[in-house]
Amino acid sequence: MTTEQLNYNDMSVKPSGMVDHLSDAQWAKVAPLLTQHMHFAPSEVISRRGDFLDHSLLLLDGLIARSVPSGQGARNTFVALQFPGEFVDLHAFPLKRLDHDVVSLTDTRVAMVAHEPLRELLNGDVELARKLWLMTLVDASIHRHWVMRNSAMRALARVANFLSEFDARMSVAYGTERQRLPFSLRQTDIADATGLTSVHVSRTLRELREHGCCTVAGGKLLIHDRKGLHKVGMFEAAYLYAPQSEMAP
Amino acid sequence: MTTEQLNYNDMSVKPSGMVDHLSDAQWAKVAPLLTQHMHFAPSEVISRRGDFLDHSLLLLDGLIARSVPSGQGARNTFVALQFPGEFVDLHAFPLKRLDHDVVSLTDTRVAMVAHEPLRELLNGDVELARKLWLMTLVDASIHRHWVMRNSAMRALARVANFLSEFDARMSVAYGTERQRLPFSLRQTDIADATGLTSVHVSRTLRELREHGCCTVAGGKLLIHDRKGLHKVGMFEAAYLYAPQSEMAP
DNA sequence: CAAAAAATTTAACATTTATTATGATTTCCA
DNA sequence: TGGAAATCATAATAAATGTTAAATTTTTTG
Repeated sequence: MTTEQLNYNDMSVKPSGMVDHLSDAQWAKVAPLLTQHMHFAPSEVISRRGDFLDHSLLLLDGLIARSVPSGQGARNTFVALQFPGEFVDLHAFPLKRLDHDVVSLTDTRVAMVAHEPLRELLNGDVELARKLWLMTLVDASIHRHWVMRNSAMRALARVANFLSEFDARMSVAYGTERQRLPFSLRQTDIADATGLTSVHVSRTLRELREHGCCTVAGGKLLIHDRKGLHKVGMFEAAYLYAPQSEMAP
Repeated sequence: MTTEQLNYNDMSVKPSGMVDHLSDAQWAKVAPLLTQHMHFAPSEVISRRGDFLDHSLLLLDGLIARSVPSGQGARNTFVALQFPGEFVDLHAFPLKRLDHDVVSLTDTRVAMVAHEPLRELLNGDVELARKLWLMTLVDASIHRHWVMRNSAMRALARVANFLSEFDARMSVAYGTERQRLPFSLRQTDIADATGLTSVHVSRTLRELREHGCCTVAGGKLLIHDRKGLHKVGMFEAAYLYAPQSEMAP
């Protein structure tokens, strides 16, 4: 992990992504609180379950997992993924104590916001507070979808649905450039997120490849037939509550 | 469904349960907004996925499921259960649109709070707004636990963990009286909540019975060895963020 | 660049869970 | 209370997924 102090102007441009739920005026109020930046290499534990946090993180670049030990020792279970433009652990602002680990999956860049000045800011801006509340509730909506997906869908549909979500959220975060990004999406990550073994994920990805839907190779997701992938995964994006029409085709 | 208009005093006593996160003074501000009450018989659809809500519900008595169609037509998947003293759909206050159905599992009694006066109230009370935010985040924490449970635990531990949670939340809602409550907890409900078939739930409950952990009969959960049940289910209650020490033994 | 480490693929086999079906029991209503 | 409708229990079988292991490929690192 490396830390870096920035001055005001470095955050004057609102990152794209979920944070786009904020108006420009609202962003202008939040940005000055985000002066401290951090970098993490892949697989670093950023915060631990049980920690009491006095700050939250806005993900600027990379991929972060919220992970819990899954009882069976060795393996972890991802309860959420966060994409650029999303807050990683804003829920710790009201909740304080963390109920899961926060782990980097790739090289990541985050901006830190301390809770104390955030409290000051939100005390004076009810609308902004409600927007941040909303952003944590979008997370909750996605949690609910994950419950459904991992409880009620078979492996093929499950992985297809997961990859559809991955694609859609990448699209929100990066627009049409999402195809070119070097996101190391390993099969073990897909396994941890879908509750399958990596062996079965491998089998399932082969099936999706043979269906002509998509290929996961070199850590990149290449979609050949988005409509087909969505069909196999019964994917409907409403639960993502994406800002605007950022859901590019 | 039946509706009933109450006057101020009927809600002057704060219900027990999660709403205990509110101070008495805070409750005194919320209670006047809860004048309209409703009853539902079992299996009524209270709100539908996609609905735009202008109100939220506080559950006073009974059991409510937040449910999504699970693709496979016939069966549903529960993404959350709500117990007395919990808000059922407070997230609809910031989010507006519902991403799941709200269904009564038993006879239920709820109190309605319209969003418009709630907005007025919260505009003038930042602390109260933060408490309500917190209560929606406790829901989210429970969602994350459900993701883990239904993704990473085998049937026996999964059901044991679910029943442990059920017991703990009943305890928060009703204190030590929880054993006597006539909650119709059917095996199909356990199946919908755990992502198993009801046939497999039946097998699993037999196993838990033979272990001497607990019995589910007549819709009631009877725990013979709570410590043993928790052990089988690897249950730790921290994720429930229960108010105070309401977690009776 | 070469060696080492990590990730993927595949196969054989084991285990878990789903499916289907049927009878027993309980609950709900008329 | 008695009959209908749910719910539950159980068994036999099928399907899905996990486990283990080994070979291959890719990525990382010295």
